[in-house]
Amino acid sequence: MIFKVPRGTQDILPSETWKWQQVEKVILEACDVYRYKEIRTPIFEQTELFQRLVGDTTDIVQKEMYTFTDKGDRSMTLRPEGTAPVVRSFVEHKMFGYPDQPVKLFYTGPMFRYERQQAGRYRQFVQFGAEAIGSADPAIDAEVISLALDVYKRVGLTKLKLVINSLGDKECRAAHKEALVSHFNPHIDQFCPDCQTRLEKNPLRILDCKVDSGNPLIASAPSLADYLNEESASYFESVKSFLEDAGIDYEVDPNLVRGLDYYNHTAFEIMSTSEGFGAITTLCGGGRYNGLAEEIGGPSAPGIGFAMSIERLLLAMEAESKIFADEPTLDVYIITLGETARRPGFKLLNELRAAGIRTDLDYMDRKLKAQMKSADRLQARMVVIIGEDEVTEGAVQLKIMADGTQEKVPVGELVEKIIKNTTR
RNA sequence: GCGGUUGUGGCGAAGUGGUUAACGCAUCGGAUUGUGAUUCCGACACUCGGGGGUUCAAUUCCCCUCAUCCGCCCCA
Repeated sequence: MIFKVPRGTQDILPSETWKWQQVEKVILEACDVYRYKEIRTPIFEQTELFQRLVGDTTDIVQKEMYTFTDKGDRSMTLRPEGTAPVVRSFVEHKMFGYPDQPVKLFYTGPMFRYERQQAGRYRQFVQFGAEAIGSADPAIDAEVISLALDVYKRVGLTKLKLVINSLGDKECRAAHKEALVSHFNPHIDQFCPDCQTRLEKNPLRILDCKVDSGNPLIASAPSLADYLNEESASYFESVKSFLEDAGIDYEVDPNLVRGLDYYNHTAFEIMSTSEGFGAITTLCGGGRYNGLAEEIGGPSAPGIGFAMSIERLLLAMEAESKIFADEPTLDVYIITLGETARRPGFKLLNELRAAGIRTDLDYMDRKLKAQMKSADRLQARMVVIIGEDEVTEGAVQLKIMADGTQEKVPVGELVEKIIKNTTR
């Protein structure tokens, strides 16, 4: 084999695309109910957009971007996430001027991150995400979280855990960061090399480190919760009470830190608690990003959103043994015998299809027995048999596969008869 | 980026330094005339991820490479 899919990418074959279509259907239904409208942005953007919005110190920008230079010598990047492009579009198209605020948007599409492939992690993966931009009402935080959970609920997932935290605003984050640095700095030599670099860049991440999770200094570290100013703390309390009003269970994890710089106030993750799910359990991540629009020259437009991976959603469904209803089967399989029946059969095929009947026929020049076998394998409800006799008589044999009954039907009555059998 | 794992026909899976690379499933053909199951018979890998090397000889040994899976990092 000479060519294979690039590392970290996959072909989604017909046996799988059926599932994807069902998930996409669920997403459309849920977004419709919540009144989120679809937005489609380009698959690549100027590199600087992600550098500015996602943040220079993040793993995404530092080592995971698919960046290339185009023929006009511009640096472009395949989008690693969906929020930055949506915010760019929001500002570019002056959606802040729309009469209905906040602007509620959703998207579904491929994202790209240069990472080593693993179960549930790909270099090209599909995210469904939603963004509500323009409102700083804590109730909309709860709405956005509710939408994400609703999608999972609609596909039948139950083994889920919602974890939330407040990252506070700029002011409290700065104060907390300072406290963290002075807490860890004297003993930083007992931490892993990654954490030693984190001390400078983003000490909050030390709390999240798996290598050093047992270190008592982590447990005794100053908690962000203690540094939340009054405004941030009361915002967080409101979000929690709205979640309660929505009947949503949550767990507060003071160490929850998201990997993107733009988050503030509400941060959340939805994880699978299903057994044997592998190392990666995060299905969905999101949070509030007040001030993001200003970063690229827009007006003040506080926003909140989330993104979930469709691949992981399907993995979670697999883990919980949730499956979609069967794909639609074939209504009619047309079997022709001999050259004289070929054209009448093909003509009939087109007539049935024009009537909206799922119809197919054999293009492999097989014998009757083999064609019957194909019909059986394709789970055709009915088989229409056309041989020389039928052609001269202007009739066909119509067989109901389930009970094996068969009758001769004049061509003129066939469509009606088939429709009757299809819809019963 | 790091560590480990695996890579044989459409799928699953044996195997050995040397004449014809098991087997199962699937597929196709047949078991007398135009009918789906089962059964029976038959067909189906000039080749063992790719490249190079060692050898009289390699799918089996060595090196490189590509890919896979698992874990780390991090995330969706």
